[in-house]
Amino acid sequence: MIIFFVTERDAAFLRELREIEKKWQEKWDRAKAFEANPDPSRPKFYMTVPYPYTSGPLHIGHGRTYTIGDIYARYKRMKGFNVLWPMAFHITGTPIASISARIARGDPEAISLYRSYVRLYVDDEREVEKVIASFVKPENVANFFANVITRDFKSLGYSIDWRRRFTTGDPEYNAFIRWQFLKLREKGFIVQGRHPILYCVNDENAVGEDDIRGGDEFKAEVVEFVGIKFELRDSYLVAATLRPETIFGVTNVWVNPKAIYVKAKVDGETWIISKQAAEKLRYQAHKVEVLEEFEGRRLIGLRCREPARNREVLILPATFVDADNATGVVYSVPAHAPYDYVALEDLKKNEKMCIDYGIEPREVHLIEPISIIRIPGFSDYPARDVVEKLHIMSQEERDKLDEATQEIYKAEFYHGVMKDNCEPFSKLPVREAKEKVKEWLIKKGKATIIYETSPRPIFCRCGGRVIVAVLSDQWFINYGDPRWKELAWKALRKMEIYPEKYRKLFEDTFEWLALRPCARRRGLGTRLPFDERWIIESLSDSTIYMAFYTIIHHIRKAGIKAEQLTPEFFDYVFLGKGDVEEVSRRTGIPRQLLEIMRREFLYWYPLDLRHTAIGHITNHLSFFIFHHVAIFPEELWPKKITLNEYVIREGAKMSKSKGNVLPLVEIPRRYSADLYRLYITYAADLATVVDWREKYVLSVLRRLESFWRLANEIVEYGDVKKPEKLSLPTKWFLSKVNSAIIRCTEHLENFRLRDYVQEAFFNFLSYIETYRRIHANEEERRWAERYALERWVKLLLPVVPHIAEEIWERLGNREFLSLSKWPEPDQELIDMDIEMAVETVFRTIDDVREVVKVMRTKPSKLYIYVGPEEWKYKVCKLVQSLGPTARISDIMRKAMGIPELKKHAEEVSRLVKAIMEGKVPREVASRDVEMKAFKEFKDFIGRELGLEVIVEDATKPSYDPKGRARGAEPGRPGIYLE
RNA sequence: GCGGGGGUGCCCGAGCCAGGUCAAAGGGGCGGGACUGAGGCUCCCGUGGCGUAGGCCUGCGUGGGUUCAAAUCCCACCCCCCGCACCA
Repeated sequence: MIIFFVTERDAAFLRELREIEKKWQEKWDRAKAFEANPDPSRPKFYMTVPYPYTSGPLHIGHGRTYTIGDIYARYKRMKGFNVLWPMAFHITGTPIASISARIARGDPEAISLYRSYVRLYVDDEREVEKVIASFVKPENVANFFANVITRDFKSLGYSIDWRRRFTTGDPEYNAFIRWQFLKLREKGFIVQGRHPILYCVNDENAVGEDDIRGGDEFKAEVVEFVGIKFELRDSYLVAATLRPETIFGVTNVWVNPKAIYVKAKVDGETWIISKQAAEKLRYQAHKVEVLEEFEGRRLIGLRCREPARNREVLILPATFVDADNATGVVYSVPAHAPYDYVALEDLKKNEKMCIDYGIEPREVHLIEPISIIRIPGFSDYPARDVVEKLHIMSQEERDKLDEATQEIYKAEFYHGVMKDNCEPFSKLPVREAKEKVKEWLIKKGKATIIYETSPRPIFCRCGGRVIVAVLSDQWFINYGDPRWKELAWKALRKMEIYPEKYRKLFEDTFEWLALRPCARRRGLGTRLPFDERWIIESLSDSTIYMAFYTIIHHIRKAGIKAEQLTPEFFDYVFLGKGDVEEVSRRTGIPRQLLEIMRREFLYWYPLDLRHTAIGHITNHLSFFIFHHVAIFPEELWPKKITLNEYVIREGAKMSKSKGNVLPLVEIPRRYSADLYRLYITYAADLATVVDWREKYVLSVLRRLESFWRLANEIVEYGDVKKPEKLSLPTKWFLSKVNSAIIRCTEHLENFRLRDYVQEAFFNFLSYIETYRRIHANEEERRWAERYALERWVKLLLPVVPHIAEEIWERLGNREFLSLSKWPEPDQELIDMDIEMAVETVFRTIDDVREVVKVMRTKPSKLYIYVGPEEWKYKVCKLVQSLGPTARISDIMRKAMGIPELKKHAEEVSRLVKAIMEGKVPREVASRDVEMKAFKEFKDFIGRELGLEVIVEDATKPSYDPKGRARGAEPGRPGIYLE
């Protein structure tokens, strides 16, 4: 499955890399290098990345997020911060419980999938089977994957403090979550109410996506119908609709003559609905008692009374009516519903059928569609328009009818307006009328909400039918509480978000966030403290757990029992509430330890950074902010969120069904941790999807190999004495090295990791390669390269920590590079004049190439006229100093104020224009440096171009047959070829 | 549909917020050259079109507009991707 073609040399390098990686991981581990403890003498930096869910192996997409986190953690550490980066595991919710149940049940699909997962980590087949057998217990699934993911993270070189590891199923964590929910309830943010859910009648329980047969291929949804009550003698015939506003256009009611209907007592009223509907309604918080059963045909020909206008309408037969859908009764709006229109036409054409059912054909013919919605682009009868357009001949043409229904539904919903016959809803857009008519009918007692699944039918993996049930006592978190929202907004406004463009999504989420069910009746997790039947749902139990990391290692070390972790305990440690003596006495936890925990919490909090994938914005990250502001005082609110996009592979989304998921565990085995880290950061910036392409990965590997070779070569030099005098190329190189340090630091400070990697690795590599090309003096070069390498490995440590540590060690260092200081630039070695002069040399070489290309004859000599008169340089500096927005007129005015320039007014104006047009570079070196650069680079230029080079002073050329010296400008010397 | 993001050269991907130095960084691919016994390694050069001197023309989804100047700002349109709640 891995297609990674490498040469023997690449393979050897990869093997070497992997060995180096293992070596350093073990060293870091042994030295507990990344365990962080409070240290008031140092600034702290507390960051987290969400704990992974342990239902299976992670893939390279997850790895991207954690790698980015690690790069930043490592950078901050080198910048002198006391960095805490902990990790834990999430086991809450239904998926793990569900997979465990499936394995216990012997579901072959689940077993084979998990076998393949386990095989990623376990070689021995017998061992694999043992592990699978253990999976009948959900906690074994969770523990297995928590353990292997821990190993994965270590083998990618993540600098995590592992002492603080826990899972959300641990009793200590449960205690923490219960405390949190008590707090939320105290504040009035928890409410109870009715809520529809997907429900398996066999398991008698709620089902999630992974419990549904085929649930990964389609999206199961709850659809809300409005059941409208048509009076039929002493009962109501309840017709279900998705479009209650069309009640004004009803002409008749349809029932399926062959289906079984019942008369039933429902909440004290007598309803006529399909037999299946009566069954389902029992689950929707209705009291249902079936009185009698009968065939649908018994209803046909009867008349009932619609509730909007009190008109009498006929009950007619239709085969398209599905007794298993909602109530099994539908009302007919032939003007606007294609099914109704076609069914009515069918019946009009079939007098015999009418007679069979005891209906006067004349009466059917008298039924005319009633137009109630005006919509541009359609006639009064949109249903007829579409039916004719699609040439639908009968109600049996379901596909076409569905398409037609869709088309009209959309058009009317978004563009339709209620006509005058719909008082009091006339002139309302359909979109609004729909809701208002529904409310109106419900208020009159003539309608009720009925839920149905979509698609239908849906089955549970256990085989049972999945229907919609209504829970009447569902617990919700009320994010809509205005007091709460106000605080959350305040936190959001103060928070840094990078990339900033995602802020809008947070704002929109905050806008619509309202009631959210927060507990379920099944799955793993923490029981609601005030209603033990419920288990707190997984997104609701992972909002402020960053606080828990700050103390869990103390709890474990001191052997404190979960029972001791009472609400008073958390109140004291996290909120500073209560008397410590009292808390100590009641919990049995020593006072001193309580104080240590309180101090440690306050040392790390607030959270400085949360990094994760953008998918979390609309739920987890928003809840994270909400819960923080609900529980903690403002000074402990989180400060910054950073986000990254996903990873695809060879241009395609990774998915189980495609079988193209690249598990994270394969990375350190088949590639290399450093290679992965480098590629995943370099391939795209945070806001862009990364494409894992073998070919590109390979090219990055080759660059890494170049670095490795080069670095080892430099290591071999040993200590080199600093030369007395530095040549220009070396000065250029040292300037580049030091300005690169500044650029890397800036990029990292701004979280531009791709730019950082580009500069620290790729550009740096090319500086050194270029330096080698332009330089000749061996001793001096060696010294400069070693100087560079000592800084370079530091710049590289965050992204490729293993190889950087290795080189660092080979350079003779004993301490961990990971714990060393980020390099400071040697400001005095930065010389922009020299950088620009060398830039000019390279640009000139390019120019010469271009000229040679268009020449007919092959030249052998190149004359370069460098350094026009001094005043021209003054003009360039002037333009540069005025900035990129300056206008020509302003520049000229300024220039004319300088006597030396005023003398050359006309030429100055020409030069300024040339600069503005980009023909002369804006940023140039001084005349002196430029001159020196060309003299010193003369041989290099000659070698590059294969020409004899003569460098002349542009102000006094000794040979200039074409007068090119006069055309020389700063940063753009004149050239002449012959 | 609603909400969000995006369309850049053969491909990937920077630039766009803060308009000019952008024919547009960096990779990849392709072509040429060097090295080599050989190379699938490494290095150099080229890669929109035209051009006997560093230039000109076209060009950053499409069509308009603002500006001395637009890949970058504004408007309209077309296309693609993501989220829409009990799945973590």
